[in-house]
Amino acid sequence: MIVTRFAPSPTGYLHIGGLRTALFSYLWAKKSGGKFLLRIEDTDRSRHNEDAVSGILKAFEWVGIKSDEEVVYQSERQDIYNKYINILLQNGKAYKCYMSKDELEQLREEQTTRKERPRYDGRYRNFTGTPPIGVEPVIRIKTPETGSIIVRDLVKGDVEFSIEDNLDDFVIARADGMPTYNFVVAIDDAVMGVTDVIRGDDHLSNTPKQIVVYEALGFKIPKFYHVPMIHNAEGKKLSKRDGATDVLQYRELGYLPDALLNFLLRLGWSYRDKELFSRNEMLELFEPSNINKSASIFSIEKLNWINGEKIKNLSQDQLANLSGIESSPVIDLVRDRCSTIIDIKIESEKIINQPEIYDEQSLKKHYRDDNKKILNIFYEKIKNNNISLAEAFAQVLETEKVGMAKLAQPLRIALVGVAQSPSVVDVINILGIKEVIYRIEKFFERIEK
RNA sequence: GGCCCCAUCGUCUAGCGGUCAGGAUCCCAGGUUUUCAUCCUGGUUACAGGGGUUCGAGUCCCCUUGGGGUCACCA
Repeated sequence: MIVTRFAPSPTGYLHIGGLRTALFSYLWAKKSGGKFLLRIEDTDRSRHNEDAVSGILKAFEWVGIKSDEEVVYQSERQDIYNKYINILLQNGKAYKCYMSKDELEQLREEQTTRKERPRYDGRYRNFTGTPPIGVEPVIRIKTPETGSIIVRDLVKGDVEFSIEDNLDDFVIARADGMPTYNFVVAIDDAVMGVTDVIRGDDHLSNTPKQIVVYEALGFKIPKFYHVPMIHNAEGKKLSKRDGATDVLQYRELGYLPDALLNFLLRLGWSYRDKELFSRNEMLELFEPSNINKSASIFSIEKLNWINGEKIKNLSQDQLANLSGIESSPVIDLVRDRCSTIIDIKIESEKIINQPEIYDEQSLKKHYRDDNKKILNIFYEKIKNNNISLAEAFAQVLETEKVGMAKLAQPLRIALVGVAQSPSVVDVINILGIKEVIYRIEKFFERIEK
């Protein structure tokens, strides 16, 4: 059984890039009946931020991804970490290091001036004397001294890290006893039974350290998939400056979870020429072997298109619900020209509500003397005669010998305030003759002032 | 700077030695629609550069260049 996990650190909201790795992890586990787990990485107590945690969970709820087990909090697992630290201490695979922070810093400086790579020199690795007084030791793990560690990554291929160039006896527990990141990640993944680790490739260079921990404890090494980053238009890491990176912002902007997920799925992954995926198709077709090796740039254009496509699949009631307006045929009239839920709302309300103001540009272009005259003839016709709107429309065009635009455009402005809306015939039919008369009267009234 | 990763249209990508280098998006043009952000049709645009290997290279190897990531008692 495949077990995957997503392990955010609760420093803020759920990031769009995080959602993508979570999605990959989720799909990969669920497609084969496995488990997807959620773990909050808060070993650093100052990072334990309740608001951030609930924000992250809320985001997952919105997109419909949920953990198959209770959410794991690292801050509650101190006992587990201690247990493994003690095991390592007892079997001599880890040791107490009494080097002070100052000493360490000094060592690093010296190494740097010698143009060496700053690394711990292993001075307490085989220490048997009496420890210095007044120094709370950290716990360091014994890393192999020579050779290299190969990360068998299923996205990038085998990546070799020479110990000489990359590793030292790194700290697994701080002086205050709190374990460090690379240690707890390995412990948790092993203890939680995670078989496949899918994460951002910014973690690739951490992986050898985690492998050191796995091997020291005799844990089975999981499969690793390091997925490339998502960049902004400048090719840099996505940051707040780049607009919406918080998953929940996309809800405010009128995007559907299905669209966001579909978009993210196709960023760094592909299935031949297929662009649109239903939830079931995602599950069926996702394979990590199709994950790309190179970073991709986040660009909103395709998301807009996908969102528009997904909107086409929703019912009138669903759209009404999402956009917070009353369900009515207006929605169906308007939906094809909308790419977000916000558009649905705006376009619908344009028709539902009587216009308060009339768009300058539209007036300038479509409300000249002859238009005025034509609109007025139309108005008189429907006001005094017992005639259908469609008939009145046709008659005016016929008797005045004008193209439809001459009547339709000013009429549209009178009805919805601008020269852009669905077919004016559809609009008048939906509004009904009384409302049409009323809106034209209002229009004349206001415009002549 | 050391180490590591990456490199096909503007963007997302297909391609796994022999293709007119395909699709999507964006953009542009034409058509339909009285308007239009819809719809239909068509179009422009790419293998970073240089060496190899091979009968043949976007595909394999090397170098250069460019970009990114990472180097903590942060995660």
